[in-house]
Amino acid sequence: MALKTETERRSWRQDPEAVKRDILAVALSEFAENGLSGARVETIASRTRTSKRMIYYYFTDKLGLYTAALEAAYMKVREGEAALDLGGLPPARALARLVAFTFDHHRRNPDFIRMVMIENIHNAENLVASQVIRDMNVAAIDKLEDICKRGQEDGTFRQGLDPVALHWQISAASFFNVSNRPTFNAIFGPNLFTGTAQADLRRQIVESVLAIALTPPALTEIRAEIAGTAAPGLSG
Amino acid sequence: MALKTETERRSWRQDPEAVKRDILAVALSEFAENGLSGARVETIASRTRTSKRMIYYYFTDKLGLYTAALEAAYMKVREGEAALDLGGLPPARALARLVAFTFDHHRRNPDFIRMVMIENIHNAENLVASQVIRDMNVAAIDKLEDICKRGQEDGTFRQGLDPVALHWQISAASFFNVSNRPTFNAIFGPNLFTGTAQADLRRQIVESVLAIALTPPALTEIRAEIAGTAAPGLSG
DNA sequence: GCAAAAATGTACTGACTTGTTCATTTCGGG
DNA sequence: CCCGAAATGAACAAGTCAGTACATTTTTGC
Repeated sequence: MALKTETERRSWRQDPEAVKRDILAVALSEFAENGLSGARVETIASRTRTSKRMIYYYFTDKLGLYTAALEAAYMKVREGEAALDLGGLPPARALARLVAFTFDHHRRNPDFIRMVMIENIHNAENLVASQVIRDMNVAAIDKLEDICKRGQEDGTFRQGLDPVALHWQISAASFFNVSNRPTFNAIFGPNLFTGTAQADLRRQIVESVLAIALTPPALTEIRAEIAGTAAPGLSG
Repeated sequence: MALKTETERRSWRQDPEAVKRDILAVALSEFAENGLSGARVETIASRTRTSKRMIYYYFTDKLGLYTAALEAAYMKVREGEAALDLGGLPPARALARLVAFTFDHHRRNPDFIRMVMIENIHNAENLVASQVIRDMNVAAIDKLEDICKRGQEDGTFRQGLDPVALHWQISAASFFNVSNRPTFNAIFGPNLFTGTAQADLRRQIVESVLAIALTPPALTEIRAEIAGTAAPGLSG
């Protein structure tokens, strides 16, 4: 029975997997809120259904727990991203949708953003160790690469586009919008983060990215397409 | 003698001001590197020319020291920004220059960026308290507001521009370029951060911001202007 | 020069925090 | 139903770290 280990491990004990998941979920939220050195193992433990003992039993270290939480954060967003289907869309449409989606997705996952912020403060030392995370992000680029290739083939995208640079642009705006909200808010007030202003911002970002990727004629075309379903000539 | 306090305070003791400055400089670099909870007061003390005792004497708290360091970071970048003169430039030129400058300036001041990152992790709690910092940033907006106004008056800028939103765009790219370099680097390699790729990135950001702010005709005009000193027709 | 205030050095403390030890329970397989 | 391994609970050990007490020196105003 090749599936023995698989099946029996599931009904193994009184659900150690659930215990691990419980710990991880709490750890993620706690690390995201307080940072690596700011988080307290005892606090995490107290918020789980188990004890501190179990944290060390399953994750050996505070750092081990942190790394696991970081991976968990990446996995969670990846699941969300999987829901996005760009298959049938023409390249320009697909790109527009990807940008808008990323913007919204980041907004919906502040814990993930904060984990990445924290990881950057630590010079990505723990991220380097995780192959899981690296694979994940390469997948994101593959998606973009596919769009670029299709766009260049049908002539709507400029030549010489760098998918990574494009990803950088998309990420910068979407990430910053969440990561720097507190300071921006404190200094300039919350106006930029209300529903309507956020919608404007998103539109602007989509526009900017399209302007970078598309050839001028393709750009004017999709602008018209997005503005309404009407063709450009019909509205004037 | 009205200047008595001023003059004599300078030669007051064996230079307590210098001690404060020494502590602050070390604290800034240490907090920027390790974060608020990650930094150790003893480590900071050991890197100064004085003792831990003095830190508490002058700054009362670890948090007091952190806040002072945060303000110091803002002041330092503000000095750098003061060097930028946009007075005589026409609006489009001024905006282009402001964007390019911000990009470079952030790149040159990673400690400042890291302090802002850290402050965001802490939900800007300590920034709210500091009037100094808020005034500083309002000044930055004033600069942009002036450019916008001039641009709208001479017809090169679109109507209804929000200087704060523009500032957001400029900041997002320039900030992200420094703040998220570690993770980006770890995942996609260092290609985007070499001299030439960074120059490309900067050009792209300038372009994007101009595309947001300028009217289409003004945009094509300044593009030609930037591409070379030659007029558009001459190169073809 | 002298008294008062400011500045500084040394050594210490109390609280907090990570991680461990040891004993106990739960569970699967035979 | 019993044995060994996995899983867990409770108290504890060792080290770390922010902050302080106390003594001493330096400077200033007079």
